[in-house]
Amino acid sequence: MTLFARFATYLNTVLDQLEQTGDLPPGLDRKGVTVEPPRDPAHGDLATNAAMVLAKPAGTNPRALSEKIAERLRAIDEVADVSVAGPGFLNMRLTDATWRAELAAIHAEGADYGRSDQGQGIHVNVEYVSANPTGPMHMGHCRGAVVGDALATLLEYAGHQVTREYYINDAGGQVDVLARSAHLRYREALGEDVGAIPEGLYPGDYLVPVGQALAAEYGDAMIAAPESAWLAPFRQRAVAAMMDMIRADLALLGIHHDLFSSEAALQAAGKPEAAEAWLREQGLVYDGVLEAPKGETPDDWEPVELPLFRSTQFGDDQDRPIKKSDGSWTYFGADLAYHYQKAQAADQLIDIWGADHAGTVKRIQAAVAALTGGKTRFDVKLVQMVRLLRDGEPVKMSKRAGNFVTLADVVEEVGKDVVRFTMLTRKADAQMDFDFAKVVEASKDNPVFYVQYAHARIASLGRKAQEAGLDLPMPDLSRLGTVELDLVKRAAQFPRIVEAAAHNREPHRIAFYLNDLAAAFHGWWNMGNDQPDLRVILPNDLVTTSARLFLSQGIGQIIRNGLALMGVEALSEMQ
RNA sequence: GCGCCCGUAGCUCAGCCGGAUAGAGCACCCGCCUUCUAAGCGGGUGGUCGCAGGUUCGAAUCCUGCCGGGCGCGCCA
Repeated sequence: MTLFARFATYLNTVLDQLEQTGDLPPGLDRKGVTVEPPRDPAHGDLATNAAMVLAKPAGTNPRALSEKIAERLRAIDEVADVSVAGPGFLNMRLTDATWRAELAAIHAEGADYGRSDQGQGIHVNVEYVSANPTGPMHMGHCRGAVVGDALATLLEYAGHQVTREYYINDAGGQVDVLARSAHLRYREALGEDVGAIPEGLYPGDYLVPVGQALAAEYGDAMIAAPESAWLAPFRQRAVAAMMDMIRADLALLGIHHDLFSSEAALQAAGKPEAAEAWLREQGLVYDGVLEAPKGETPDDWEPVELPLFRSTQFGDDQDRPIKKSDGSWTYFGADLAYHYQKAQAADQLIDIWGADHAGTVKRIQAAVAALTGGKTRFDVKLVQMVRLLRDGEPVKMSKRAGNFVTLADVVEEVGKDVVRFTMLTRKADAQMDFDFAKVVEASKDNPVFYVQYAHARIASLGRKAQEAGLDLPMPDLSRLGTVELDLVKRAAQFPRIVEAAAHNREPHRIAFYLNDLAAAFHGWWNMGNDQPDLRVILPNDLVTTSARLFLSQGIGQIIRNGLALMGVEALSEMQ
């Protein structure tokens, strides 16, 4: 149990006692009652709004009630002082012993300090990346990949059971284009001069080896054969090759999915038909004609009767077709069945999408609400685009010209950990710049560096102590003064940050917290510049040295735990 | 025309389930540091939280309406 949960329990006990003595009427709703650190540390270590929330329903005034609560809180061993402030806040200051014990807990729990059971084993499916299997991963995919992966790790740490899933869009028109592009490379591999890659096909030379493999497998049998003979097998093989490439790219970022689901397999299994039949029974799919699109009406627009999903009933502004006029499934039609499949295997769903898909959020949420009777929580997290900057200038990318910046290139240039950390230094729905120079800059402006540097400093302290051959006694934490305990208090926030980040599905909060913690540590360290007696290693005072090393290592532990959630390795030294 | 996201200091951004004088970094100003624990340190100036209502004991946070910016809006994926 975290320190904060413990005090929430204490407060509940106090409120129970006040009910027994008749100071509070029984059965008051305590939902709005919180126990948390006040924003301003000068107000104390913990504050509760209990008196303000409960005074009105209890028919008393906040000040009177707060005095009664304060009296009983003061009786708690771990509480040093309670004061009533402002409109009725109860501010608690905890004893130094409580904070020293918390530092000991950080050491005792190690990598598990911060782990939470708030998820109660709920099974969450996080679907992320799901890039089309038509080429290597490029930087456009990167942020969603990192955010999704970090979120999955975070949810696990916060007590959820997590499935990391990748949806392979291997049934649409773009994989046919891929197959045709592969066929061209196949002919090329057999010696034909294919010239420039025609418009409309994928030009990237990553398809060259695919063509070679196809040549090895089929010989020249498919050169003159009609498309109908080779399209399906070529598509299947090309997609498999692309997925191998994508998996390898993801591995460079340390990302590994538990489950790869194929849209083609889903369709082959008849899942969309099953979903359609069920929805028709519910009156949620009907045959109808769409209105012409608003704004610019395309020249080739003509009204056609299609099976439509009644997404307007769930807040969408238009009903959406699930099949095309040629009878094949729309992306949405298949996606709807896919989400139904996911919802059957998990309690909650999360999709990580690029912001360019924002327009389709409502319809899929409507579909999931319809298919699960509104029982399955389903969040779509939109991840904004990243602008790449080199020398202060935006890097131009053109998919058509095939000169997009690949994820592999960027990872090679700046490293996995820099990419991952940087992607988490903004909340997901805010645009971000990725400046090749700035992300590797060794300065305090760069959180990637600043946090790692704090960890490296801590590691170097351990090495220094060892090199000096100091015979250190068991740490006596009473040697830690106010300044040091402030650092402990900050470190002790970690479990709260984890729970808040998981609850809000916002992994970036971990990055911001670590930057704050690192700043506090650097500040403490720097005090040793002016006042040598505040340094960690004091050869003439091994008792204090031992206590301060213990503190430093506790901070190091928190940094490691936080970085682990982000999928970033902690460095022991800066090179 | 409609939908989604965003609007917090000059700039880039935090702000936890509504909480007490709204925070950080950069920039700017003033000191310090010239060797110690390299990749500096301390302090300061700076904000009608886009605007207007509403809910509440209490709003940057929730609701409504405007204004401004970005993205999206066929049976594409």
